[in-house]
Amino acid sequence: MPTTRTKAGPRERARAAFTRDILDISRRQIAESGAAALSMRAVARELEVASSALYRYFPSRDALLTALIVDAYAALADRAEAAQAKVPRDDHLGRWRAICHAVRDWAHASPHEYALVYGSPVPGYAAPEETVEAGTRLPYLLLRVVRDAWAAGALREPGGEVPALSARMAEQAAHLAAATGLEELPDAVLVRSVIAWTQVFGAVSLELFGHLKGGFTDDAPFFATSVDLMAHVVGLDART
Amino acid sequence: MPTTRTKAGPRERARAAFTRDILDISRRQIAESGAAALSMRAVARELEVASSALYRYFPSRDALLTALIVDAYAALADRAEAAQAKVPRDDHLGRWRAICHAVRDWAHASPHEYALVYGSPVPGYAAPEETVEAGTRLPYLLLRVVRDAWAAGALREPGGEVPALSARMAEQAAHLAAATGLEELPDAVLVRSVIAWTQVFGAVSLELFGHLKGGFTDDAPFFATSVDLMAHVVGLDART
DNA sequence: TGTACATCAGTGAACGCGCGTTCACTGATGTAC
DNA sequence: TGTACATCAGTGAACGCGCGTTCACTGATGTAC
Repeated sequence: MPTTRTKAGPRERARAAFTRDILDISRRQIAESGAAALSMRAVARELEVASSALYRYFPSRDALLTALIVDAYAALADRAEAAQAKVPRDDHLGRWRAICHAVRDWAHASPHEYALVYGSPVPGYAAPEETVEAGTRLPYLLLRVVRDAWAAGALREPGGEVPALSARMAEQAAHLAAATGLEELPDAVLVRSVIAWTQVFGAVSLELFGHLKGGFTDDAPFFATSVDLMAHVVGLDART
Repeated sequence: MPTTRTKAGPRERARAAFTRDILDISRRQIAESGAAALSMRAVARELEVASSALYRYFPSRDALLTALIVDAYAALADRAEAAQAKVPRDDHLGRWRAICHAVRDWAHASPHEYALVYGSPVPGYAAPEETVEAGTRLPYLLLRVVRDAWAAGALREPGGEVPALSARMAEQAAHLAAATGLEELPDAVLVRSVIAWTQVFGAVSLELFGHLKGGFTDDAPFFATSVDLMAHVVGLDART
């Protein structure tokens, strides 16, 4: 007598399957020609469906883009988490490395998806809050490694030589620490962790978008070197 | 009797002026709607000219884009050079800072032009060699500061704690040093300078493309902190 | 269990738009004798 | 200095294309009694 809401009926299953198909084909098209070229009509064509049919699933192209962006963030974070999970929890440097290299690997595997989220915004598309939230998972992964290392006493203390934080910077760092539940971390460590995060994405973006061409002949060792250097700057290389 | 090639005739002057107009309006349109939306027809419309007229000046949209990219690189490098010139030559940290902040300032002043050169590639556009070359001026500015500091003995020696370069990395660093005429620089310093360069662009790109939103409430002090930290990592804060 | 009705999925034609590029052309500006 | 010719700038119409989104519609799938 109660309507079976628990087990999805065939209609709901069909709907879910078609939604997945749309996303898969969109991803494939983005992988081929980039996000700006994504078009409802092209997706419909490949699905052998009238273009108007897509509007039963996504109310507009922007909505489709949003779903793709959120998915891309999730895929990246999943990958980084999986890579990290292969390393012992107390090997903090190892976890840091695993996450950073996962970012680069994923970017190489899906360059257009990387560009979709970390490149210049798609013209005419206004990112809703939703996507901003989805993007926070990855930096939090990195911050958690640093937090764990700090909690385990495995982090070098902020060195005395390093320039001290300005008052304004320290104040903002305290804010961020409170907002993320990382109050125990020294401000300087938190700030340096975020700086390291920006370096990772700078290296990956510059490489992917062709700005490292004139530099080293192979970008992999350079990236590895930069990851280790930034880990050192954060204080992560003090072995347990 | 010799044709006046030195002084440009009125026709050549008109041609140069119109070319400049096309570029200016293109830049304005890019500033408003981004590079992907740049269209020959829209530019022609604003110039009150038949769209076919533009083809006397640029053989294709791609050619126009290339010119804009080269100009953007030049504008950025000019600005960085000018900023650097205001600082005494032997104030190496000051020069480093001036260049880095010039990058961020320019990016904020012309976000779409920044995206044009450092964001994801414009769909359907294949960057010719020309543009790659134009992009090298800025990193060389930074490397020259480090070289000068080193030559003046004002650079901290690579610290002992810092992870040593892998063999593969050292080899490639030597290559790059030779190619850029910076053989005197220690490999480790060169590599760390390039890493610092990637950090600058990572910070600017993430900020500009909205990925720092959840972090600090004001991005300026954070950027300043990161510039100083990376300068320290390179060894630039040993006062003269 | 069977029937009447409501919901939903997908269709196909249409609206209105903008794009890059080509081409034969008309005048105006420069050049050579 | 004046004339004949070549070069160049800009026109406007056209080709062929793709796009996002709407809307009235036909069937099929589900729901309530």
